This record gives sequence, structure tokens and C-alpha cells, in this order.
Amino acid sequence: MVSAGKKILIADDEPDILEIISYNLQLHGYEVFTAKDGDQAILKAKQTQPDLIILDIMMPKKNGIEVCKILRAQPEFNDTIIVFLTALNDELSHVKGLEYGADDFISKPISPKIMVSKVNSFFRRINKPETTNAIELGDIKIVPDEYMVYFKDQPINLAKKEFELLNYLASKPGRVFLRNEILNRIWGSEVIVGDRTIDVHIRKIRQKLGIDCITTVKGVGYKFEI
Amino acid sequence: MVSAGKKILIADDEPDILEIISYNLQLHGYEVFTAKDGDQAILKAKQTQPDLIILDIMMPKKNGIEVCKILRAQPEFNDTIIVFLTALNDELSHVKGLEYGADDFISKPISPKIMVSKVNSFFRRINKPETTNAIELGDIKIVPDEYMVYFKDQPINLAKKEFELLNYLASKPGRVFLRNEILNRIWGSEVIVGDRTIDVHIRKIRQKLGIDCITTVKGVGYKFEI
DNA sequence: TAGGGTGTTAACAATTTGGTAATCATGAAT
DNA sequence: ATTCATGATTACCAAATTGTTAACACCCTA
Repeated sequence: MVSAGKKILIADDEPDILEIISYNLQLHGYEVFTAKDGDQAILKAKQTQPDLIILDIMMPKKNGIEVCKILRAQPEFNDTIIVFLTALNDELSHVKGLEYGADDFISKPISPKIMVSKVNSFFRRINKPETTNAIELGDIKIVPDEYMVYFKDQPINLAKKEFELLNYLASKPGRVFLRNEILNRIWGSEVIVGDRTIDVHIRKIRQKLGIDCITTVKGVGYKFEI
Repeated sequence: MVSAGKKILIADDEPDILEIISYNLQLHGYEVFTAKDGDQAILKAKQTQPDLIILDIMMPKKNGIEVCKILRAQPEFNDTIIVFLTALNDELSHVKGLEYGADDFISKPISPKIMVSKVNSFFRRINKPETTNAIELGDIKIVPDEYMVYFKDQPINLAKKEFELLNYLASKPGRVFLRNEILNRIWGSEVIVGDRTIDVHIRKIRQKLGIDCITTVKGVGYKFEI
């Protein structure tokens, strides 16, 4: 099994769903933890440090989106994959979820078989593009090896922090990165910088690139999109 | 012996294999270190800075793929050859291994004789392009054989360190080399030199070449481009 | 042992950068 | 319409980083 040993936390208020899913994931070599409401999800997440967290949106105590927002604000969950369980066609939840730093969605109802294959694919996705390769989206090419960005093949010179910030945002196009996440990742969790620092860097990137590829999500963070 | 003095690290949890292989490699002039699990492999790799690392895939503590992934994430192991020992026909390991930056595979069971000849061939493969091939980019020609650089066919005399530095940067045009990478490669990991040493050498190269082919990436390193 | 080439360092200059404060713009809420 | 919260913008300054120069030590070779 490719992803054996990975830890998964599932939070849902329906015991049946919890049991079926966790049983099937365990069969495939995953270590599974469960939570039946939002508060418990946060607690167990801290205790077990899972690689993947599956959150039902509708839960008692705290709903999935709140949980996600809280977890994403902490550096230790920077690289944790967070996905939401949503009712089919619940567009609103999808939008809200992405804004709060979710990596993907799984629509209910869901068969155990599909669930397992989805989970497998999450880990495959995470493992692969970790390190080196260039990101190319539309007319924009980001080449970490060269610390260089190209717009329509025109090289654009970004300073170190600017480049790192853009590269981070572009690592998951469409996904919103919370201001906290950005601070943790680009500045490090110990460093303390002022509120406006991110804005200023975003501005410099926008200015140098000349095109609008970074979208502001008010009260939340920023995302990269073409 | 072509590759005498090269350092090799072997990690395998079976003492017999470890002993037979290391004995035979030592006979052929290699300096051999061993590790019996993944954690020890990482530790010894850092201590001994081997030129070649042979990793059994199935090991306690950390398996070979994990070890490879961790080592490859560090610049000092950029140029280290990493090969896996795998069970015959273990396709999955092959695929995963290559993804994490393995250079090749050796299938078990293996005879000492074949092992030695394989190891020799690794070093032959690696040694060659370093010494023989001339790099030609635009008006600049770099000929490692002669320790000489030509600009529009005019020979330019660079000192040894200057030449090695230029040659290293030019080995991957466009790619940024971190100051640390440069130090490790040109000065070696044990040597400690001052902050300004690289700059001074860069300056001498720029001065002698007369053209601007080395770009500074502030806070990161240097890169060669035409 | 004198001299040229080489590698390193130290000191200072020049440059880039990253961060902040002050101010302005915008949109949502009252 | 006014207020409040949030982000955008701008200009400025301090710190970090690199460039430059000169001096020194070292090793060959003559």
C-alpha cells in the first residue's frame, strides 16, 4: 500500500457514517481517528496530528468551516490536507470552504469504495509535486529553480520574499491562503511582522506582474488564480 | 583504479549482506560506511558525506524511500548518487523510487562481483560529464579538460577556483545555486571560509570575462545566464 | 630567497530588501 | 448617510546583502 501509515481524522456527527468510513480506511492501512463534533475534531487534531482531516460541514458545537479556519490558523496544520464532506450540489459550502483553506470536497452520500480511492488520491497528489518543478498556469510560469517568474515568456524579477509568496499562493491555484498561513509559511511562526506587511508584498507582486492574478478574499486571505 | 577513494554508504538491515558487500567494495579501493536502519543511514550520510548511497528499500525505522526523500531535500546531497536495493520485479518501488530522486536500482539477490562492477559504472557515469564535456553557451566556451574559458574564441585565463566556480554555475544555466551549495561543491563541506569569499571570486570572473553572465539573486545565490 | 600567481580576509561602499507608518479607498453594517 | 473594518497605496528608513578594493599569507618556481 502506497500511503500506509498515514493518519486520518474524520469528523461527522452520524455514528454510522463514521464507522463505515473508518472501517474501510483502516482496511487499507490507514490509521483512523474519529470525532463527533467540531470541538472534538479540534482536540483530536492536536492530539493525533493527522495527515488528512475529513470534516463534515454540518456538525454540532462547531461546524466544519469553523474548525478548518481554526486549524489553518496554526502552523502545525500548514501541510495537513483538509477536505469537506458536503451535501451534493451545496455550492455555497464549496465556495465558503475553499475560502477557508480547504483542499477539496467529497459529496455525500458517498460509498466506502469511492471514499478510499479519493483518500488514496489525496496522498498521491500531495507526495508528488513537493519539491522541484516549475508551475505553469496560463501565461504565467513560475520556476523555483531559477527564482524567476515569466509572463508570456518575459522574465520578471521578483525579490526573494515576493517570489516565495507568489510561489506559495500558486502552489494551489484557487485555494485561499489565510493571512496566518502565509505568515507562518513565508515569515515563519516565530517572526512577528505587522499587519500591513503582507499587503505591501502582494501589491509589489501585482505591480511587477502587471496582471491581476492574486485575488483578495476580504477578512480571510489571498488566492492565486488566472 | 578510476574511482579509488570514493566514499560509499550502504544501508541494509541484514548484517550478512552488509558485510559481504562492504568487504568487496573495500577490496576495490572504496571507503565504505554502513548503516542498519533508516535513521542510522541519514545520520551517517550527514557525517560521512558519501559519493554514493545504496539503500535497501525495506528497512526498520525508516525505509529506503523515506531516507532518499529526506536526503534529497537537502542541498548537500544534490550530487550524491542514490541507488536502491529492491526485490526483483518490485515495480512499485521502482516507480516510487524514481519519483524521489533515485538514480538507479539494483535488484536483489546480487553477487558481490556484480555489485562492484555496478558501483564502478556509477562512478564512471558520473565522473565523465564533469571532466570531459565542454560547455558552449553563446559566445562563451568552457573546456574543463583545459581548465580554460573562451570568449569569442579568445582564451581567458581563470584561476582554478574561479574556473571551478564558473564551470559549476554554467553546468545548469539559469538555475540559481545557493551560496551553501556553492560552498559545499567548490570548497567542500569541511572547509570554512568567510562570507565575502564567494563574492570576490565572482567578481574576478566577471572582471576577466568582461561580460555579464553571472546574475546575483539577492538573498539566494548566483546563476549563470547569457 | 625573491617574485608571481592564487586564495582568503577585512574594511568599507553601494545596493537592495523588507517592514512600518500614515493616508486613502472601498464596501458592509448600522 | 455615517461609521467602522479591511485592504490598498505610498513614501520612507533601517537592516541585510552584496560589491569593491586592498592587503596579507601561502605556495610554487626560478
